[in-house]
Amino acid sequence: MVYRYNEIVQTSEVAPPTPGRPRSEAARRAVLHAVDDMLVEVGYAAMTMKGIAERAGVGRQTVYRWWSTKAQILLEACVDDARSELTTPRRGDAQRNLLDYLVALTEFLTGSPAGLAYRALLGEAQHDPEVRELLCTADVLAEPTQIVLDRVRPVAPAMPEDRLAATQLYGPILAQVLTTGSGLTRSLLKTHANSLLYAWQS
Amino acid sequence: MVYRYNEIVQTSEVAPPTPGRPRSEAARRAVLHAVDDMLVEVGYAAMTMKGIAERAGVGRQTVYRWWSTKAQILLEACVDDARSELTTPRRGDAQRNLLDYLVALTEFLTGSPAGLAYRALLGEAQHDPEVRELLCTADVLAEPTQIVLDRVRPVAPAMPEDRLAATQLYGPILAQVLTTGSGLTRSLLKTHANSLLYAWQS
DNA sequence: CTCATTTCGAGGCACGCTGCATCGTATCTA
DNA sequence: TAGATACGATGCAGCGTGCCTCGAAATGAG
Repeated sequence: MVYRYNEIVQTSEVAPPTPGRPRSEAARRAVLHAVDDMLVEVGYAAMTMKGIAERAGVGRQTVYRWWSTKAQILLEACVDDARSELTTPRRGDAQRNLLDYLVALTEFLTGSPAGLAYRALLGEAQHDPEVRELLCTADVLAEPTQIVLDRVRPVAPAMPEDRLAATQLYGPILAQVLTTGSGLTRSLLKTHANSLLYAWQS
Repeated sequence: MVYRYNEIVQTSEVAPPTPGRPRSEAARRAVLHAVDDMLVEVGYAAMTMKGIAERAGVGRQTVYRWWSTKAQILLEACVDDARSELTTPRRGDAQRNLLDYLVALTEFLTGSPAGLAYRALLGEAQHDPEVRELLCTADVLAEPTQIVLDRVRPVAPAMPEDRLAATQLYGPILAQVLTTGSGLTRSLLKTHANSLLYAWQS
């Protein structure tokens, strides 16, 4: 296959799914680790494919071989952490489960590197449809939210369908962080959980 | 004042607040109009200061004279439209006011050029603290939301403080659009309005 | 163990955008 | 009419992108 400038090139050659990766794992981990660090240190906007490669001690082409976008790297770097940070143990009654989740979500979005990565990706998704699709296929928030909703549903007969219930639960927290940069206080989170539960129980 | 490359330069010289603008208005309008069009046509990511200037038939330095960032231009280009599109007339009871607002907000975020601009700005705010601050100082959503909340509060004694109530109201809608790109159906918006009103009435 | 295959790090390069400098011109004010 | 100012256009260094090329190193089949 011949590459030329200003020509739309299918990325079928770049970033092959799993062709055979003899000693890739070391470089792969180095890149993911570098992205994780750089996001906190310099921010998403100043994070550069070139900079990532240099920081990881890796050739630029090595980065392009497995990922074609900053967003792809970032998603892969944060998705596991995000899942574990957002999965709260079942504990206490419905209200307690909701509150635990809202607190975990707030800490994730405001304090965790993985949460910072998710916010950066969600921001980029507003500029680039491909990133949006990427984020939809591996939606970080949907799964942990669903787990909590499933716990609450038995005692919340008026809870609407999953999609609306999920946005009712995490939407206010996400909106607050995205617009102001900081989360709601624990006391307000508790009020929010109580409101929802009250509405869902009648 | 001397400019040099790779030197942090105060933007005090560029974009003076209101020094005197003899025949600026024509160029200013041309730029704002060009940004409005280009956002829809090519998207935020592909929108370029150079491209804006060319599209507006304006020198690049003229653009830098009045604004220092794509985000500044975009905000100025959409803030008036946003306010008018999100201000719903008082009509009917509390539930009707809430629903009207939620419908207007959904249409704004999914169908309006101004809404597209707001989403792009909110996305950029996740990458750049300056944009976040810019967006906070002229928060497009806060004011219209507050108007609706003030109408509803007299019949909603259990409504929490403004900040939480506002995010409870628009957070789910915003989160839905930001994550999936499309809004909730009217029927789901109605359900959401009913939920909130029920909870706020205690 | 040997050798073809593949990836590795490093560097090169064309292209486009950024942001300031500068030019000559058009417009407004005094 | 004279001075001040903003205008459009253009030039430029610097930097990131994404593909190419190179020789070295590691892999895995025979």
